[in-house]
Amino acid sequence: MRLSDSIESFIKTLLAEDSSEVELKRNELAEYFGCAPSQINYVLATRFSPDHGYVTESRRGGGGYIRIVRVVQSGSQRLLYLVNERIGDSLSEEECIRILSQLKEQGLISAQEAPVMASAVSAKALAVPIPEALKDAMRARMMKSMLTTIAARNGV
Amino acid sequence: MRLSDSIESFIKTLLAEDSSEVELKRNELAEYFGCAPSQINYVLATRFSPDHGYVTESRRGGGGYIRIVRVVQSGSQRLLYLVNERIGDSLSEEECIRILSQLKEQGLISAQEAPVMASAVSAKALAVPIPEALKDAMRARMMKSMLTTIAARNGV
DNA sequence: ATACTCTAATGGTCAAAGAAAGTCAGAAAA
DNA sequence: TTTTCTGACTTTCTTTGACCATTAGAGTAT
Repeated sequence: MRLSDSIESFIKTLLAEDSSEVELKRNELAEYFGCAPSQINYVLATRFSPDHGYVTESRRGGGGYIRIVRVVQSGSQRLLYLVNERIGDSLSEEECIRILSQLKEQGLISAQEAPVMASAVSAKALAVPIPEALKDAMRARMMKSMLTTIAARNGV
Repeated sequence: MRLSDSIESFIKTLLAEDSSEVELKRNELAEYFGCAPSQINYVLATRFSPDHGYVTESRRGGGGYIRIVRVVQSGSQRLLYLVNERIGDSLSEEECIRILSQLKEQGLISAQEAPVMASAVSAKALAVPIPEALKDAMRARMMKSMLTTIAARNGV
């Protein structure tokens, strides 16, 4: 795996845990990954730009830091973020359910839609004799497809 | 946490308790924080300047002291202070941004206005072949003009 | 008592050192 | 060729220390 990608996913893990904001030390992070500090700037520039839905602030000097904030998005933007960033190639039924219930809570999908979508990716619906791994891959694709449709319906 | 930040929040705690005014001994405070006395001056200069809404008076010699007073101003008064006292004949883009972000934080301009104003004075907006010094002069005039407009809209 | 001087106790200034982060051109890798 | 990575150099913010300025009060001379 490319170094930049490792750093990117490391930061995204932090962002997933710690709400939508992380603060980190450029030098520490560089040391952790055994790379040049400026590598961190490269990752920020290529993966955490406003185009990617993030803003960064930083401070130099003693006690300096870099703060990365995931930008507040419209509902559709958030759906597309999930499609493009959060959902990878594979999702378990449990993960699907968790995502759907979050979305329902946030009002991004309706109380009618949520259970429909959940049933689409349920083990029951996918009860055909293929490996589990394939089912999870299908679930990811189904979720992306459904969410993209909803985002488009609501306009970006 | 940065030493300066610790001292800043210590003083702000005192200010919150004791009305809007504190009196302290530079040397005692420095001793308490185990730092050079001049560090206190640094904190005053960078966090308790008139720009930040404070004025300080002090006295040397036996029984000397430093008094910090939080200035109460209406929003419009503060804007006019900026126009008449703080903003001179010239402002860099960075200074503009700093001022605007402070004003946004203080609720004197809205989160919608701030980026609009920032973009007006941005290097991108002013990308014409004239000397930098002239652009900075324009920025100062633009900022004064915009802030005066907002102050007038909100009433003094 | 008054005025003057000396001194200890304060606070102020500024330049230099230290501690991060940013930039950018070019090397390396894909 | 494009993307990734590095290193030298730059900029910004913090902290310190040496030296300067001011003040109250004690001591002293008139």
